Amino acid sequence: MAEFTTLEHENLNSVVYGALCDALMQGRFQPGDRLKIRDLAEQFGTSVTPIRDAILRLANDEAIAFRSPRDIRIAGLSENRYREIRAIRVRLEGLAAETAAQVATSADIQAMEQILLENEAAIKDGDRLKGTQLNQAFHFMLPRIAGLPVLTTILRRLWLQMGPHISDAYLAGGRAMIDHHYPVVEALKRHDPTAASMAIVDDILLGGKPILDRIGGGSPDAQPSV
Amino acid sequence: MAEFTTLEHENLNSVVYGALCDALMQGRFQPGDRLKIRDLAEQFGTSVTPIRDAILRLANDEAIAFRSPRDIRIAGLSENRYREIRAIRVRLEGLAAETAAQVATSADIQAMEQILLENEAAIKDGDRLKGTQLNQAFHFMLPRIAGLPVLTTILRRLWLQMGPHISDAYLAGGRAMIDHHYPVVEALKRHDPTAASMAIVDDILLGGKPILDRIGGGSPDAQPSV
DNA sequence: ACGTCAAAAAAGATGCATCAAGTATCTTAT
DNA sequence: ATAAGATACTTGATGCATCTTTTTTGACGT
Repeated sequence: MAEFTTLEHENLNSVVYGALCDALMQGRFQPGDRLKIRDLAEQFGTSVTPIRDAILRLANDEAIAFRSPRDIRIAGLSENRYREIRAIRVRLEGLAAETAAQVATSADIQAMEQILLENEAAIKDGDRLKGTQLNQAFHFMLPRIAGLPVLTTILRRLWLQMGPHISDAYLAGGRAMIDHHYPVVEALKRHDPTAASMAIVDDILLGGKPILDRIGGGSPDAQPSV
Repeated sequence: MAEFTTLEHENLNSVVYGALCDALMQGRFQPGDRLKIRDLAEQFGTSVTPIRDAILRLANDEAIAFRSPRDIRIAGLSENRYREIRAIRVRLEGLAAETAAQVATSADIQAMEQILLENEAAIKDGDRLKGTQLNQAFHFMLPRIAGLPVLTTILRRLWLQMGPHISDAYLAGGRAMIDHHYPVVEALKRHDPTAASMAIVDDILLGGKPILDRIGGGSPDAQPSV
C-alpha cells in the first residue's frame, strides 16, 4: 500500500517556508531576532495566513521559538544543545559517509570536487555567504549520494537551528572548514567507509571548533558523548 | 540573550497536534487514511484554523502527505524508507543508550524496570494499545535519562512515521519486543555504555523484524547500512 | 534621570467567507 | 441502457475581521 511520491504543491506557505529556511541557513538572522507575521506578510506580498503556516512549520522544526504568546524569535542555542547537535551529526553524517563511500559513482565524486573548487574560490574572495552555502552543500552531498532522504531531512532541521549561530564564527575558523573536506573525498574515491566516516567526524569536531568557542566558553571537550 | 525555555503555550493547534500525534503513535490511523480538515474541526469542536495548523505541522514531520492538492492522507512507508529509519534509530538510540549508561541513577533504573513490569502485564492481558505505548515509553526513556532533548525530538518524529505501520505487526512478534529490553536495563545497571548500545541495537533490529516482514517482503538484511 | 503605571498600539489566535480546483452526481441525447 | 457533458458538491488555500493579551509608549511622580 501507499508509497506516495511527495510532489511539492507549491503553496504560498511552502514558498515562504523555503525562503525563511534559506535565510536561516545563510545566517541572515541573528539569534533573538524577532519575527512579525504582519511585517513578513507585507514583505512577501501575501496575507498573514501563508506566513503563519510557514512560521508554524519553523517552530515545529525548533528553528524559531515563541518566547511568549505574542513574541516570535529566532531560537537561541545553548552550549549543551550545540554539543548534542554535534554528537548527533557525528553519528548521522558518519552513517551517511559510510554508505556514500560504498555507492559513490565517479560522477558523485566529481560533483564533490567541484564544490571544493568553488569553495576554495569563495574563501579566496572572502565571500562569506558563498562559503557557508558551499560548506552546507558539501555536507548535504553525502546523504544524497548515500540515498538517505530521511537523514537529509533530519540534518536540514539541525542546520536550521545552527544557521543563525555559525555565520560569525565561520570566517574566524579560516580554512579550518574546508581543510577537513579533502580526506572525505579521498575516502570516497577509495570506497573506504571507515575512513570516510572518520574524516567527516574530524570535520564536524575540528572544523566546528570555532562555532563552539563562540557559543560556549570554548572549554575542552570533557563531554563523554562524542 | 538566547536560551529560550520552550514553554508550550497551549494553543488549540498544539492540543490538536498532540492528539493527532498520540493517535499516530498508537497506531489508530492506517496508512492511506484520509484526513479532512472540516471533519476534524467538527470532531475537535474548533474552527478549521487550528486543525490546519496541526495538519501542517504533521506534514512538516512527514507523518502525513498531500497526495494531491486537496487530498491529505497518512503517509506510506516503503521498505527502503523503513530500513533507513531503522539505521538512523540504531545510531541515535545507540548514542542515547551509551550516554544513559554513563549517567543513569538508581531512580532512572527503577523507572525503567517499572515500565518492563507493566509491559509484561500488558502482554499477559493481550492489551495491544498499552503494549505499544509501554514499548515506546521504554525507548524514549533512554534519551530522557541521557539528557538529550534534540535526539528525543528526532526519535519522536521517526515514530510518528512508523506508528501507522507497526500496530498490526506488534503482536505478531509476540514477546520479541520486550525480551530485548532486559539486557538494556542490565547494561545500565553496570554502567556499561557499549553493552547498553549493543542491547538496544539488538532490540531495534531483532525486535523490529516483524515490522519489516510486514512492510517489505521480509528479505534478508542485505543492506550495508545497519 | 529613573522607575512606575496606565492608556494606546501591536500582535498572534481564532473563526469565517470566499476561491479555485477537483470529484461526484445528474441529465440528456443517442 | 449507456456515455458524454453539465451541474452541484467537496475541499484545501487564501484573505480578512475580530478578539484577547501583550508590548510599547509616554506621562507622571519621585
